[in-house]
Amino acid sequence: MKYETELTALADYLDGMGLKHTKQRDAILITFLESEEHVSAEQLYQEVRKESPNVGYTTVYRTLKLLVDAGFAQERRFDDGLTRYEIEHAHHDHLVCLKCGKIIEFKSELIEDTQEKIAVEYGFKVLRHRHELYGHCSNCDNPS
Amino acid sequence: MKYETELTALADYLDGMGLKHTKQRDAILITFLESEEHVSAEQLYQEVRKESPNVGYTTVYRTLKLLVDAGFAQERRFDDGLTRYEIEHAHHDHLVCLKCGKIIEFKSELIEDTQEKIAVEYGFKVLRHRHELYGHCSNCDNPS
DNA sequence: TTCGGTGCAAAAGATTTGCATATGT
DNA sequence: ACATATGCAAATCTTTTGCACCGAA
Repeated sequence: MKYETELTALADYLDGMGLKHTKQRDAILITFLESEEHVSAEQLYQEVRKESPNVGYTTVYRTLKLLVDAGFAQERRFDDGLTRYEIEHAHHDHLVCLKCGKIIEFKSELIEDTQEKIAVEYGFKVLRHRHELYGHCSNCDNPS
Repeated sequence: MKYETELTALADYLDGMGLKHTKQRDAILITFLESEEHVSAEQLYQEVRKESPNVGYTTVYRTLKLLVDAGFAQERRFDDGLTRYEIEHAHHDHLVCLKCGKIIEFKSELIEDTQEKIAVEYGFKVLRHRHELYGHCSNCDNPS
């Protein structure tokens, strides 16, 4: 069965926390896993409804929070005012195209190391960070 | 007169754009210049009203956008869901304390250079970026 | 049977917009 | 005079919450 590993992990998490295992939570997790990265609650809601029209808006929001707490997903806020969720397979940052909305991931050890040094300098303990470069991607930068 | 330079610059901008020069716009600009960095529209509204109780919420929002367009201010969105405005005297990034909300500015040439190289690699033209480190500042990291 | 979960609708918080009025040019 | 700006209230948009009902353990 597809996503067996993830579904089991969710079941374990719920169990460990004394929470309940519901169809909705499974459906939302599966849809989330099948979605493109960086889904918004709205998009996810639309997707879930295709398979399970009985899932409510509220449950999507609540489950998304649960998935974040459980470590399945991370929240991201880009500059368009809504929250998006992604599975961070490995840590990375983002390049965001302001014209077409394309999101590219990048990662740099050098930057990570440097920011850690800066934090230490200020006596700061970094728990998470965000680093986004906004501009135009190669497609959008060639005006026709 | 205090802020003469800035007020003149605003007047010139308005003039050049065929826009009007109003008391409200001056009042908001002055208050903005007097505010701590990273003001939200709400905070600015409260401040302006102390001097000019006749300024409306809407005008604050609209003028803030105008100041951004004119290059007097920049918008920032941290992870608390509201938009803040600042005067970026020189480019910098931020360290944000998740406990007390303290915001420290930092700047690293090394990081700037590296991110530029990454962008080039992806054929990306960077117009702006944000780089924020979230964690605990030295005060908050020493639990009492 | 007992709690936590769900879904609706309503609330909430931030920002935007419609519109009649006021004001700069 | 004319066009833009203002300010109120209402609308919007995203996310959260109250509450009665439902369903997993």
